[in-house]
Amino acid sequence: MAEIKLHNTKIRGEQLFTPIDPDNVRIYLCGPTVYDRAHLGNARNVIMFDVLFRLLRHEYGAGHVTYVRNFTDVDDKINARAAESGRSIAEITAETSQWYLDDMAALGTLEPTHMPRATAYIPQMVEMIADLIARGHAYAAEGHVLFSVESYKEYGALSGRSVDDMIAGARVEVAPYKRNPMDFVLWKPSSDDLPGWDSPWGRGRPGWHIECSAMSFALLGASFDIHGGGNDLMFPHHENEIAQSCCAHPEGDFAQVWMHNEMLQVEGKKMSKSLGNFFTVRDLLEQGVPGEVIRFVFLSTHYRKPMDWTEKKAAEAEAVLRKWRGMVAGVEASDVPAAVLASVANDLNTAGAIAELHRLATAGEAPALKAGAALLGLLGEDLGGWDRVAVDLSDYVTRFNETRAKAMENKDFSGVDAMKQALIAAGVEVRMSKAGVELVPGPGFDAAKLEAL
RNA sequence: GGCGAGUUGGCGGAGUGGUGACGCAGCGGAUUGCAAAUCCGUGUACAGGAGUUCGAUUCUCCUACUCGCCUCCA
Repeated sequence: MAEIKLHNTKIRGEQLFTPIDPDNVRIYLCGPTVYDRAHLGNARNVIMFDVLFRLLRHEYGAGHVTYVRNFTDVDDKINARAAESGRSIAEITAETSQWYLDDMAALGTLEPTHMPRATAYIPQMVEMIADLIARGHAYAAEGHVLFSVESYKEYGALSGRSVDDMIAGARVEVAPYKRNPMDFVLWKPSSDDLPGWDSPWGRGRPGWHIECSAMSFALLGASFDIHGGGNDLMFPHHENEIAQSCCAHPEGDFAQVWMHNEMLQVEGKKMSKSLGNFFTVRDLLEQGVPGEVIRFVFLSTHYRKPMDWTEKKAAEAEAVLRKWRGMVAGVEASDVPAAVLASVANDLNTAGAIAELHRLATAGEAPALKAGAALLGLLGEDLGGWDRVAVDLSDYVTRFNETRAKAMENKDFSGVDAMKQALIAAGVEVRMSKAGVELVPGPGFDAAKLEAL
């Protein structure tokens, strides 16, 4: 059994991971709000959690880990998208959810055990909100229900802020019905043209944070092991989740470990919708960047460090994966090598694990390479195929061999060189040896350019 | 202003209180008709300052810079 160490935002440091129940290790990842394609940054924590999921399954058994990732399918961004496109909300969320699943599958991520949709948990949210009011942690005002941050003395602990400090530098709009400017919405009224559900406070819809509290409680209980997301969710989203969950269920203590990944950057800037400098996972896939390459690039940087997406990294990753795939083809995986496991168990040090894979590759230990890569979700069947171009070059091999044989006799290699140049120009790797010629379609293979031969 | 993360060689990127990974690129060699691929070998780094220590890139403090959060955002 490997010793798993994880960085816990709650204590600002690493700690040994000890599950509440080794027979049922429970983890929760904040999933997407489904109104558009997932951008590349969205993939980072999904891949991070996928590695975590694989590690925990390896250690505790595949049947002993429960992974929940929600779909937030009620949100004002979705409403806005529906209004501007004239399409129905249901249509948008269904389509976007499927896109998300397709894109994440293309990156080799395993599906979570549960993928609850917020709209299927409205009664649980209403119940939790009513409970919070009953316990004096929330109040109804003008059709809204607000969480009273003053009622929870730990508010701000995760992100290291105090309510007073936040008010001092506040940029939040202060609604007149708020008792404290930092109070946040649990429930808000819906006009007739907006989605809404009946509730004790009138027809309305949930605020942003309550869905995660309600769904994690329903599926994982009042206490569970690990909760995660991007570090931009630390405040306010996770802070508010903690407040809601801990106040509604004081018998539990919500997530034991909080894991937050750093942001992905593009040209030194965070990729974000408001900056408009984002591109989607699908964009890259359509440009021909294999999902496995995207995954490899992500895993090359530790999750708690900023990572820049660059084409150069993608090209390097592709070259490495081609080489490794060539090595492990037809090879039976061994047990996961201890050094790889130790790296991954060390706060998901995937970059360190990849370094170990390089060592194994150099040493020619293909079975271990395959097993270690599998722990990272690499070199598997699911992500394969992209490195092999389905093209029959045997005619060219024959012609090349004939031309070369003549050249060997008369010492005039001009014909061979011309042919070689043409093949290289078409993206074919030409390997000549005494035994003969091998032609391998490479990254830039272009069948059209072969026509000229 | 408050809170947090980062700063390692040409590039990417781990790790460690004491002989400075690894990958890519570069250079030299083997191989080749020439190449490619492969193999062997090889150079350069720990933002700055102070402190703790026999010794710090690694621990502590300060400074600088970069990035993020504090508003929808992973």
